[in-house]
Amino acid sequence: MTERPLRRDAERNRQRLLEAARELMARDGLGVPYEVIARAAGSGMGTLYRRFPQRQDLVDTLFAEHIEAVVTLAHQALRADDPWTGLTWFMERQFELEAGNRALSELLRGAQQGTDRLAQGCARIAELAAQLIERAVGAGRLPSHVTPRDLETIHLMVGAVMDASRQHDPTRWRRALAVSLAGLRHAEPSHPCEGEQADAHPDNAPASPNGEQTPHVPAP
Amino acid sequence: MTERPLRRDAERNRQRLLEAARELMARDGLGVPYEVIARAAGSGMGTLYRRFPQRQDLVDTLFAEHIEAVVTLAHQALRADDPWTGLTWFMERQFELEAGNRALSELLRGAQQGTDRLAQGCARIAELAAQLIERAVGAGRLPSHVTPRDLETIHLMVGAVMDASRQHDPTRWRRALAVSLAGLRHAEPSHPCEGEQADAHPDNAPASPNGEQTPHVPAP
DNA sequence: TCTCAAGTTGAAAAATGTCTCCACTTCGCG
DNA sequence: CGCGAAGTGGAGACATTTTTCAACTTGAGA
Repeated sequence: MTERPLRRDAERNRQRLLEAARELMARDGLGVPYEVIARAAGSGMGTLYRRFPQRQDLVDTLFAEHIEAVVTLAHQALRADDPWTGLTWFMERQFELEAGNRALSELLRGAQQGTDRLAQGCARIAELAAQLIERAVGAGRLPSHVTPRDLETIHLMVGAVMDASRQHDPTRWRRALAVSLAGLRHAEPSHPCEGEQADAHPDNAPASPNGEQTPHVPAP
Repeated sequence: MTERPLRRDAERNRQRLLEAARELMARDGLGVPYEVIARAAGSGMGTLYRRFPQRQDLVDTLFAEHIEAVVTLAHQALRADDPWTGLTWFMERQFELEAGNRALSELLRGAQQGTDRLAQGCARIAELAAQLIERAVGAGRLPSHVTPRDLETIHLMVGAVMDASRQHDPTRWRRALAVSLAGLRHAEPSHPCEGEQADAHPDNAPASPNGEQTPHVPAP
């Protein structure tokens, strides 16, 4: 049970592997091939597999403290004087971290690459984020139909923009976040009852933007 | 130059291949393995490769008219009495189509799988969408800082939600669209000058949601 | 210094998907 | 019919990434 410490050279190799994985995953995401990581660390694949038999093990070791940092962020945000400021501050800080680390971004958006420890961290973040929302709703800074699920949705949305523009325009996500947060404050409540039946049947939708039912495609 | 028509059996096989590809790509996206498509059509891979040497050729044949349908949608939307209604109507119809067809969704979000013909179609859509925005801005139905690029951004955002929830909750994208459109009308203008310097340096960001610079992480 | 458990390595197998090739089948014209 | 061009199928070469393994190397305790 009590694991004896690694031999000194082995420990050194392990650190090199972690360092290489940290950099490569920050740049290219969780999926970097084991072979690439091992080469970058100057080791063989076998060594990497010996230390981290599952990619989960590697990811868990690397990102536990990143996730913890986001948890801390959320705690700080909950102590903000103004609930709305706390919420927006949290979102901005969180996305800034994600913008600098593609792997972290993938993890926080639910890529199931981590172990229980990371999953628990993400769950704690989700819980705290839900409190941030409820606090803002309670203070009248958000309409009452806004739910924690909306925050997950925004996370998906802004994350997608980040992915699409990380190379070309690495600050574009800020606009996406601004639009999303403004939308949260001003969105109409959703109509789950009406919506439910119409959603699956686009045929029910008006065929023209002026409301009258016109033929689908005018002859060319 | 003038291609002679296919032998009758060959033409039949070609149609079967197209039909299989249509269904599989609608469900699973543009990346369906050639082997899977061929099997589903009751043919061999060789036949599929003979008819469509590049995946582009297949995609182009399959989706030209889908893209054209979206172009038509945009034209109709431009004829709407109210510019804002035209814009929202267009977005909803477009996403309804995408919700029912994963491959179309990938194409419209810029997956470079199609040939020139499809790319031109997408360009026309982008152009018309830009006109929809400009028309709404001109009529005072959108703030003047809203640009066609914001529409692309929303496309990415709603598309990401669709991808994440196609299985579990296929109507969730509607909420994402509602929030995004509301955000468009109510977002603050972005601050490119200020923003530029702060973006790359999260260290400039307030360390606490109340503004004062507090130590990064309180000792545990 | 000697020894051997711990550690390392890269070749090879397994899995997945793309693309080619050629022996075989079949249509349809004469 | 019977023939030849058109068409077919799927095994196999190639590429990518994961995973294992047996031969080889080395740190460090006696």
